[in-house]
Amino acid sequence: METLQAARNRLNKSLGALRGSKQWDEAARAALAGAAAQAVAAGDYEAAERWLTGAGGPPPAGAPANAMDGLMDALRALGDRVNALNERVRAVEADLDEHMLWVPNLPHESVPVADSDEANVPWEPEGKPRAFDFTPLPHWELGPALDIIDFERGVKLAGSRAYVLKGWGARLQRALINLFLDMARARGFTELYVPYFVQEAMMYGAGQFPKFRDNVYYDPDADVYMLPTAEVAITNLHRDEILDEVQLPLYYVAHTPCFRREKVSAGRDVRGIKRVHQFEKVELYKFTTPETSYAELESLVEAASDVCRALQIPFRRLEIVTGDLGFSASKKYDLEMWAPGCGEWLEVSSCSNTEAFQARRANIKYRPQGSKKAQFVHTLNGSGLATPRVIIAVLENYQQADGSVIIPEALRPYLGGAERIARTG
RNA sequence: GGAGAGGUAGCGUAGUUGGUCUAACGCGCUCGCCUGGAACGCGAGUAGGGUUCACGCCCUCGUGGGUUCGAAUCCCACCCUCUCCGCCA
Repeated sequence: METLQAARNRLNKSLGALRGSKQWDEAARAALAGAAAQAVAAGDYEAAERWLTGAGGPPPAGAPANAMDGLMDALRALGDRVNALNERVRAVEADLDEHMLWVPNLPHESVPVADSDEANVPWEPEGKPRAFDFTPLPHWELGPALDIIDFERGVKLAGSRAYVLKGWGARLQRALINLFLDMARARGFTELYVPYFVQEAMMYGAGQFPKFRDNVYYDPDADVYMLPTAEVAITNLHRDEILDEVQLPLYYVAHTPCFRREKVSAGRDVRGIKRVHQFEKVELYKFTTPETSYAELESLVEAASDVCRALQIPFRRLEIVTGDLGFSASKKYDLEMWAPGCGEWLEVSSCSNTEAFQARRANIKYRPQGSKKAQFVHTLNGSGLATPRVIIAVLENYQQADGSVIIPEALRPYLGGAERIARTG
């Protein structure tokens, strides 16, 4: 059984062989071509093939002089049919692909079924919320009072939801980033420095596009998109590659700024630096085999939890239900730190197993040992952690009655051993 | 940004008057012979992906279009790399 396209390809090739053949003179070639043209017209491509290769017997007599042209016409008609059919296949597949890009990932069977984020399942918090003998202030009061967060000048520079960290505020953020990176490195994550902008295909590969196109910043001149998260860059690091199973799992960590337009939530979380257009995040990322990805998810959440423990800030794990999974995740846990000033749990980390969802889009495979067939890897991502909200948690949890803030012990090595942030001038 | 040279299988390269290119050769790799064991040498094999129970078929010579019965090869656009110049932290 041979496809029409295969017949076309074969006949074109055989025509080339015939025209270059020294076995026949011109009249004989014309005669063979004429016979082949008739066979093509009759739909008997195997017979046509035999004429062209000379396997069909000697050239028949009485071929018209323009038989070669006739054969070319016949092959052109055949090619037109093939192209028309291929065009229909392409159109259907393109349409299918376009629709498939809008289909979110399937939840893992262990994910609780519910339609609202209100049903997310909180685990028992770790660390006791501190008992205050005064009323703890929210960070949007603490920051300006300490002269370490400047909202007004941030807005002057860049508009709504922009902010400036100053003095201890900026240093505190830098210390947090270094702590996060060092803890990840200690767990075997390889540190990466990646571009902060990527090409459009990478956005599709990580599952940001097409659905979240409105949420990213775009430079139309350079045709590049600013990272909404390092996850986009790291996912595509091994795009179009086939890894060896012995290489897996791969652990990566990268610190990048994250740029988000946040158009959809213009009215929410307007006070302070909880939801901003630009923030710093240390991203943990894993490429694993399908067999190990759920165990790797647990250790990923543990890696992020360890950072919370190191800072000695009360936190809890939140098991995300089906209705709040988002677009790419099969299973997701959030980590939330308690913020006594604003009186809420703040999401500081989100750890997901996307299974093969991103790998399929970015074409990332691995070859199982002893197997010839490559298959998709599983990818996992998790914040470890994101700074603005951790800054909030540090300030609000460690604030003192006199308005100063004790520096968590884990951060002191990164701040010249300083123990306290106080208003200096 | 300007000028020039390039992009071919894991790597290096050949292939431009369009057709038997189903892409040659070298290295590397795999297997075998040889060896006490190795190296050397000799012989055989070896691009990837998709699809199929399988035979097979399809796609890929940077990417996308075009011309043609037929494109690694011809035409157009774009991307990237190298050398030189310009600019620059």
